[in-house]
Amino acid sequence: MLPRPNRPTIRDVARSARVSHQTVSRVINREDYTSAKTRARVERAISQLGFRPSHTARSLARRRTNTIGLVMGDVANPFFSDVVRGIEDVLSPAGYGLILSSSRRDPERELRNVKHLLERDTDGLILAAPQTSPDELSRLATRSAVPMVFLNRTVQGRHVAAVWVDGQTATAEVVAYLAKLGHRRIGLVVPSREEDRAGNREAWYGLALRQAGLDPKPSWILRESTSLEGGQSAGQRLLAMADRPTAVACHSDVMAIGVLQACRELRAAVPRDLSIVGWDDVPYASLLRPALTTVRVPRYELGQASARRLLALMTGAPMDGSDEPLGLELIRRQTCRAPRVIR
Amino acid sequence: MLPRPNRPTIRDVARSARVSHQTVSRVINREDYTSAKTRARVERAISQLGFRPSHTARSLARRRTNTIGLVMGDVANPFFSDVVRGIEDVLSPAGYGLILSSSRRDPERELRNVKHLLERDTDGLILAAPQTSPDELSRLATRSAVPMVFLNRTVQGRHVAAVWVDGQTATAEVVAYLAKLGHRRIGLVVPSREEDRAGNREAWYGLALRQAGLDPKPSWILRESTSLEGGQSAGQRLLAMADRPTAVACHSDVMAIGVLQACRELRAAVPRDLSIVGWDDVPYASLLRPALTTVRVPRYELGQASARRLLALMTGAPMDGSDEPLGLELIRRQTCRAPRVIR
DNA sequence: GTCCGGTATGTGACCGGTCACACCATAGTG
DNA sequence: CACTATGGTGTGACCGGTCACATACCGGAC
Repeated sequence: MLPRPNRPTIRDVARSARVSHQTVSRVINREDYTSAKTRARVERAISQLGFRPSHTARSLARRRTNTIGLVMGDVANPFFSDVVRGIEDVLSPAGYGLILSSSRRDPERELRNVKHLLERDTDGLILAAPQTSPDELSRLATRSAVPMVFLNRTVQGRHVAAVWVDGQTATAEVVAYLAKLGHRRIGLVVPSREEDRAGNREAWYGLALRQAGLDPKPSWILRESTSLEGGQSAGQRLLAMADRPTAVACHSDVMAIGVLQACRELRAAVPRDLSIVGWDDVPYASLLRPALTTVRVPRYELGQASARRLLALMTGAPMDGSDEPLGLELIRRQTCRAPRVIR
Repeated sequence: MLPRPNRPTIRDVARSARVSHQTVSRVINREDYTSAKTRARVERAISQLGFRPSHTARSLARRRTNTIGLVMGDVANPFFSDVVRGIEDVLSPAGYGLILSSSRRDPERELRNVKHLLERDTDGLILAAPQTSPDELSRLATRSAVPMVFLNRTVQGRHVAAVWVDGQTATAEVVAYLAKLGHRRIGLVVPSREEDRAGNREAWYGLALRQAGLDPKPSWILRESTSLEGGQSAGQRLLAMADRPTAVACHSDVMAIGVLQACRELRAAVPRDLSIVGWDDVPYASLLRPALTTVRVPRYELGQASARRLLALMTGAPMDGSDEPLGLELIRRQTCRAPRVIR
């Protein structure tokens, strides 16, 4: 490693200003009880030597690093990158640095990253969409006693809070919207069982259908991988059905776009022959033609909320998981309309 | 701030294993000269107490933090988020943490962030697409003696290197491609002068046209803001021209998509009536219909390269700015074809 | 004049590791 | 048998700040 010239320390400044190192410390921390004259002398010495306090030494002495760790799936994924932006926008003005780590949605890597961040003495942790089992995380959190906030995952524990999103209400809204347009046969495109442990969406969908006075039909639930190709394949299967749905709600925008592609290939017009609803509102959903009707997930706001929650936790706020979930919004664009054949 | 229970220290382990703290240090750093017996005893004590060395204390003593700082425009921008991913994929296996900071492309904020990261004793810095003047940055770099790598910006200095992309060659390739398809009237959509200080693209375009035996025509250079709306407005102006170009090269995919929208509105068929080339290859360029022909910028690879360059710099590698630029690739999709009216 | 209280500053330990070096076995060498 | 090389371990200082406390000075009250 390259040897680096030593920066001036607090004692160098003290010598130059002819005061004790403690006085310098007082000046840089803007405490009271320093005479204007001394302070001026110290400040002159500081700028003369180009002194900057060492964050590392300060962290060791104060026993806090002013650093927050973030564990997430993958920065390049629009979901996470918007979350990161929200987190940073809250943390940075509060004087906190953000250390990143990607788990690639691999539970093992995730756990390693968490442990690594704990070693780094981060003052708090945000786990976005964690894959590790809640129990394991909860144990880790309580043992290390480092405040943690979970995104879209509820966990029990003294130093733990969660920030999440109200998927159930939004699903009901989507179904109600389609029903109001006149749809009676509404399908669902969801991830295969391996990719989605929870499977909440499916339960919400059934509930929503019944609320709208409709019956869920098992064959209208299409399970595919959560990719463009998965959506495409779901679309193909759907269009080949004899009594096919006139509308589909999709697990994600990417899958919805896959369905859209399948329609294009098989010459089915959207929304005339099939109405499609996505989920996420990815940045380009509005750029597509037809522009995608979808549910907007407040990614940026989720990031902000989790950062704020963490800051609160760190100052000793109560950590019951009783926070209100953030709302989702149905964005009506061009992929939905009344079904062609009524009845 | 919440008081946190003290973690066991190296001396606690030493006491429990009945050795000196130095021996514990030797064990955790896997140095030689420790008998198997002692090592086993120490390791037992470590796992028994759940000891993890404090990164902060280690940083202070070793005078290196194993942390790299990154200053960039905005995580949520696909360009930067892909870069971050590349950086992280190199840094993380090498044992380095990454601290993020967004400048929002504001030179002042950028400079503040750089200074803040320097205070944090980062072992190196990566500045992605910096806005601050090269001189200022160069001065900062040499004064702090912290290795730095610049993305897409060349800077002089002892501890400085740069990683960039060969825009000129790619521009030539784009123009040559269009010319080969039969286009003689090729336009350019670029940012307004305020938004683009350098204006390289325009110079390259002129050069490329002459190389292809064509004459640049000033009225075919359309300056607009770098947004969807800017592109749209450029498209409208272009389609209204009497002797309009049969093809346009755009400064970015977003602007190209704006042009595409304008064509849709004004019922000009793409690529029949107008060929369009973008720049970036944003993730959804291939999802549009027609899919966008564009120049792929190796964002992920840029991130990787800058991280590798930085690691090399930190171990004392030479820092001349003589690295090869990364290549750009023309991705042929659906927005280009031969012009309808030859001649 | 003494005592008191508040302001202003200094002293030394401490945070939790690493570093340089001293020390002590034991084995090999002349 | 003394002398040295080498493996294995311990000692205390140090990294650059902060913390707890001691101290010095000053003016006002008794």
